Amino acid sequence: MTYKVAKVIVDVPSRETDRPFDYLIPDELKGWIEVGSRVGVPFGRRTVQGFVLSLHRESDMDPARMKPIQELLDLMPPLPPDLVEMAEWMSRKYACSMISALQVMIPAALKGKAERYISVAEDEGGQDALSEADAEAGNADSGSLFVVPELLTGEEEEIVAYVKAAGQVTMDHLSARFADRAGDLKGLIRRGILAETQMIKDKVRKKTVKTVSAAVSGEEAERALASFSGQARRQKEVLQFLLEVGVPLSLQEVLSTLRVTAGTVAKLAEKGFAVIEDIEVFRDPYRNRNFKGTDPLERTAEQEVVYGKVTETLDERSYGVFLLHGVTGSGKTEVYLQTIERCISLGRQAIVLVPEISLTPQMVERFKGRFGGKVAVMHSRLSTGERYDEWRKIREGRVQVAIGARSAVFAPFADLGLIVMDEEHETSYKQEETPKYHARDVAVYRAHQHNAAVILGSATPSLESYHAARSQADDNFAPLLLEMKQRPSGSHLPGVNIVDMREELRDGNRSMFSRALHEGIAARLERGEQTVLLLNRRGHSTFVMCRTCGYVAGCPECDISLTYHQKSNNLRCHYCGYAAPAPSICPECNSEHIRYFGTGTQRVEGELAKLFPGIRVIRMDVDTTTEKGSHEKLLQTFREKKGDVLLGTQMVAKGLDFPDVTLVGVIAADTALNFPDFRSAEKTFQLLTQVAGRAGRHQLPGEVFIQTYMPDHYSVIHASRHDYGSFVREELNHRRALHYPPYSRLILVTLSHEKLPLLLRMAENFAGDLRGKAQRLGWYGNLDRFAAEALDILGPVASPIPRIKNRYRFQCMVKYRGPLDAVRLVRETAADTLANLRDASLQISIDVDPQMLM
DNA sequence: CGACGTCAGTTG
DNA sequence: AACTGACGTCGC
Repeated sequence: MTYKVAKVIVDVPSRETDRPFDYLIPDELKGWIEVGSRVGVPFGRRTVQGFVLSLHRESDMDPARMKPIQELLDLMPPLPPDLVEMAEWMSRKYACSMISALQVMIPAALKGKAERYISVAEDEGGQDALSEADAEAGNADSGSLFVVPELLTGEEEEIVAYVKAAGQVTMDHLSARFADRAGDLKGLIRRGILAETQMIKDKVRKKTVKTVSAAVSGEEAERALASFSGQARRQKEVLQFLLEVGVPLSLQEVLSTLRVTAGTVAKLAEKGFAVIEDIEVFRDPYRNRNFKGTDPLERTAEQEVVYGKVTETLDERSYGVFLLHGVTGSGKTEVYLQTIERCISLGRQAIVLVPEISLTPQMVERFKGRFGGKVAVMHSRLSTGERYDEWRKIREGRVQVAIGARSAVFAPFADLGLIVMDEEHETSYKQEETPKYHARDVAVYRAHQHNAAVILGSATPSLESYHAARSQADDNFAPLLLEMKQRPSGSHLPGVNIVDMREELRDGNRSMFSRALHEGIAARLERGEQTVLLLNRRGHSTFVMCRTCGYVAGCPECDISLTYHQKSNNLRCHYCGYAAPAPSICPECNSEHIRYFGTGTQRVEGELAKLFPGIRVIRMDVDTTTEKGSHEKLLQTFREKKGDVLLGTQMVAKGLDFPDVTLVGVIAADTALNFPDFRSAEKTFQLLTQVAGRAGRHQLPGEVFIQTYMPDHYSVIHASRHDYGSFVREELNHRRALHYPPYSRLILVTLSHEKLPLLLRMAENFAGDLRGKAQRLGWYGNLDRFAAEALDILGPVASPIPRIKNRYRFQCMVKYRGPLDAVRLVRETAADTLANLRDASLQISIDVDPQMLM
């Protein structure tokens, strides 16, 4: 049981250091260091943060060459062993480093960096050295350990005196204070006169609050009270109050209720009648809110079936994945709530994943209302400290339910029973930065580890999940398909009308509103009902164009047009952050006819104002929702019926539920269809289905108009009929014919470099290598043949955004099917390419199962 | 001959 | 990533 060696993954992001390093466990830390511990270790001549992968009795390595772990950073390891194990799986599956996989699992607050501290070295050694002949040599190398204080220059002495007075100072402070004498400072450290120690410092500290409580009780308390004579009346009052309350109170509270000063309480503490302590508190982002409790609703027949299947798995403690296909309004959330309730009652914990955009206060309220203080909420808008505290509630077992976006899938529960993933088709579940994981895959893996259940819920399941459920081909991911087709409210799905905008144009209507939609809005205004207008803006940007010469303002570092921001009246690149003031005349031809093709929503808003004077429009887009809480505020305003029309992009389509909305209009349904992405039909179908579900969810019947230039497109037609089944059948046929997922898997490899010709050659080399290796393995071949195993490599071709931050980009697409370890092949080939080229400026990014082909 | 810049190699 | 040590170039 006595481990001497720990294998540690160090926080150094490089290919060379992406492996465990062995460290000795010092005696005083034995028993404290565990798998998943966060430690500070000496690495080279620095101290870095690291995570313990495993513990061992001995190492293959010479013990003399091993360094000891320097410090343990948390009493409880931030990562339980199952997550450490999963990090290894993630690094294999997504071709990422171990450290990036580990780091994504814990809050940012725990990404510590070494701080350098300087103090005056103990001088006993120096005194001894006086007698040694070496000191005389005085050359910087051999005399580096011991130097006679008298040999210091005046400038050096000043620095030493400064440090001595301070005791210990950070290197940052010191080098700022003596900025002009960096050389002297460095010399003093090198010669050992000033000593350096490094310690890992966290970004955020645990928050504490001063509390007071009585230190005496019973008879002792009586005596204490009696001891107060005429004086110190205030102290007596405080003590009386503390005794009455009986529990520790925050100092602030005592001061304000009794109107006494801190000095009074301090005196009381001095006498030993009270204690003042720092007590750790959790920052609670929802502290000022009261959540009304809710009770479970009675289950409908359909809900009963789903509930039964899931709870059976929970009761048996077995692994199971369920794909819950339920139409909008079928009560999926209620099923989540009730299955979670069962999970908790079995003493286990649950994770609820929702897309970032639908993690609205209403959503949180539903869970807090049912489970109260048992819920931790992980929201991207929380501060680093708040997020850290919510995370600690989970890690310390103070809550049983975690609700949050993508990264909440890593919630470190001890006995996980259920993971719910709402809107499972959402692309935001795929992280676009390294590690490029998909929360669905991670959820399924974790459920497997814990013998837990997974519910993937959606009105429009992803083709990947649906196909997996239908074919039952994969042992690990073959969800059981469960369906809910009824709305418990008894309301019907709204009638959907497709409006052919080409016909409108032929009939002389050049407005962006069809006659039908125009009439619809007018009728709603008259009846006091509400309208939601969706502008499909995918691929549509707010660019600036000169109408005289056609000039489009583009980013000088990225090959992409700049977006116009009305608020600051400037142009910004949303890839690199470049910003420039918006021009009033065209920089190319000096024409004044340079126009901002506003967000689209702005134009629609303008047109609405023209057509319906006095109409109250609430616009939701990037311009109006950047501020914290503004999203919520706008929705609240609409809910209170202070607006007639809610106009916006994708964000108006998600999970909103307004009783008086009886009309939904989609301004341009087909902009996404022209997107160069094999998923564009699927995305369009999902969006249209979702937004159509917004209308008439309550007593009032709803109506939907979809305006399009492609009225015959199958995604538009099937969405208008609320017919998921037919859409999927047709779409799957396309996917099969073109060998796209779910009939093959993809790996997108993007190479980038500042120099285009070099990049081109390297990309060709890389693709050639990859083909060669695949051929030798017997994998390479045409996917059109019926082989169970096949792999194809497309490219290299310029990426859809050919330059970002002054780096050119080329990409290769690997398409494969069958149980090939294609990720490993790609990863190794990329490593070879980088090792052979020795060109540090080449970057190769690997995206396994990409969602965005950019 | 020393100061500075570049590059490859190492981190337990 | 950060740092070291080796080598190469440049300027006096």
